[in-house]
Amino acid sequence: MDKKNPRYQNQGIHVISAIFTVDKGCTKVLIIKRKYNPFVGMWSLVSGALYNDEELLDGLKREVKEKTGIENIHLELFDVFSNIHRSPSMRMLGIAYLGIVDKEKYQLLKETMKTTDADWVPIDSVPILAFDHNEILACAIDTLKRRIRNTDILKYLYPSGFTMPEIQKIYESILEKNYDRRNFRKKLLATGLIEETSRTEKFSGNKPAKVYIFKENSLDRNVF
Amino acid sequence: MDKKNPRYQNQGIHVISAIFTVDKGCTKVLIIKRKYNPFVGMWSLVSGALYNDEELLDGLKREVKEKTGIENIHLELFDVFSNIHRSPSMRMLGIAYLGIVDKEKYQLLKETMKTTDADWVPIDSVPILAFDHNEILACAIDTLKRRIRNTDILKYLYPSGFTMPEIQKIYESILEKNYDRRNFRKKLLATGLIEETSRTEKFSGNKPAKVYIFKENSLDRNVF
DNA sequence: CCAAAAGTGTTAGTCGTACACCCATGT
DNA sequence: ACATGGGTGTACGACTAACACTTTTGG
Repeated sequence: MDKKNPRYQNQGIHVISAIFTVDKGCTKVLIIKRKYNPFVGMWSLVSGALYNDEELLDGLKREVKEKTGIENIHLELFDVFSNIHRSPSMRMLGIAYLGIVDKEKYQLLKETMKTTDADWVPIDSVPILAFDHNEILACAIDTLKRRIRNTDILKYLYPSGFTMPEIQKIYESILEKNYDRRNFRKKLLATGLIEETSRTEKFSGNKPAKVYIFKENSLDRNVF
Repeated sequence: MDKKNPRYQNQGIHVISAIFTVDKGCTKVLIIKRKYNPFVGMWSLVSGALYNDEELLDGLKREVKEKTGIENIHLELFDVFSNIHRSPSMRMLGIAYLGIVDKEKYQLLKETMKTTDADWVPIDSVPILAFDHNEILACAIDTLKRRIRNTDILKYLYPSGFTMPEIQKIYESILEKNYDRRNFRKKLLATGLIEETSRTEKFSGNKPAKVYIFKENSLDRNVF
C-alpha cells in the first residue's frame, strides 16, 4: 500500500451510538440537535469523527460525553455503514454501536459545546435524522431485539440488580410481546445467567420483590 | 469536524477476509504469502487497503480477486479491529469478513502481482500471520461456528444443492461433534430453511442420496 | 450375493406453555 | 380487611435424543 496514493487518503471514521432506554413501557432512543454543520439544526444520533490515535470505543465514549454529558456506559458494536456518500463532505466510514441504559441514573445535558438540545424520544416517533442515521437506528432496533433474546446485554442496564417484574416489563416493552409471569421467571433462571441476592426492592406493588443480578460469565444463549 | 485537523487524517481502512473451506473432514482457511512490505515473506489472511471511492465489500472482493484469483464469493461482516498499532505504517482500521466456499469450485492462483504463494491450511496448523491476523482468524472461527448453527450461511457453500450426508459432515467437521443421522435430517428439515429437489447425487456410498437446496428466505434460526 | 452407505419410525425423557391460588405489604 | 402486585406448582403437549432395521446401488 502506497500511503501517497490519493485513493487511500481523505477517508475518515465516524463512530455512532444508538443509546436506548425504556421509560414507562416505552422504548426510547437518545438523539441530539446539531449546533454546527453538516446538518446544523437537525437531529442525529450521538456520533462523531474518530481521531487517528484513538480506539473506536474510546472515541465514541468521548463523543458521547462531549455531546450529552453521559459517561461510563456500555456500548457494543453492531454494524458498519460504508456507503461512499453517507457523509456530504468526505468519505466517512460509519461504525455503529448500541447501548441500553437506565436514564434515571444519568444526567443528560440539554446543551453542550456542540449541541443545542438532547432528548430521549420514543423509537416510533423519531424525526428525520442527519446522515444515514435513520437507517442505522432501524438496524440498531433490530439488533437490540435480537440481543436481549440471545445475549445478556441487559446486564448493563442493571449493573446493581433488578427484580423479576421489572426486567419482564423491559422484555415486553422492547419485544412488544407479553409473557406469563411464572414461565418468564423459570426461563430466565434456567439460562443460568442470573442469580438471586438477599436484597429486596419494591417495583410497582406493595410486596417487595427479590433482587437478582447477572452473573459474570456471559455465554451466548437464547434468553427469550 | 474540521477536515484540516491532522488528528482526522492519516487513517486508512483494511478489509480482511477469513475464507474457509472443508476438505475431507478438515476445516481449512485460505492464506497468502506476501510479496511486498509490510511483512514481506510472511503469510497473512487475504486482505488489503480500501480505496476512498469503494464500498467495503467491493474493495474486499477486488483484493480477493487480485491476490487469489477467486471471484464471486459470499463474504459477510463479522467484526472490526481498531487497535491503533495493528498496522506498522499508519493507523488502519480493520474490517473483517468471513466466507465459506467449496474449494473444488474455484481455481486458486499460487502466485499473483502481490503474492508469492497461496494455500488452504488446516485451521489448527496456521503459521504466524502478519498484522493481527491470527487474532482475527480466531475470532472468525468462533463466528463461523456460531453462524452455521444460527444462520443459513452454508447456503453459500452449496449454491446448487447438497445431500444430507454431505452437509452433516460439514457440521461435524466445523463443530467437532457427531450427530445422529436420523435426528440430523429431521432437525435440518424442521428449520424450514431447505427443501427437497428431484435430483440425486452420490456422496460416498453407492446408493445415490437426495439433493436438497436452501430456500430463498433466510430468517435467523437455531440450526444446530 | 455381499458390502457400503442412504433412508425411515418409535419410544422415553426433557422442555415449554398454560393456568389458579396463596402471600406480603401499604393504606 | 382490602387492594395490589409478588411468588409458587402442576399437568399437558411439543420437541429432542436415543436407537435398529430395510433399501438401493456397485462390484
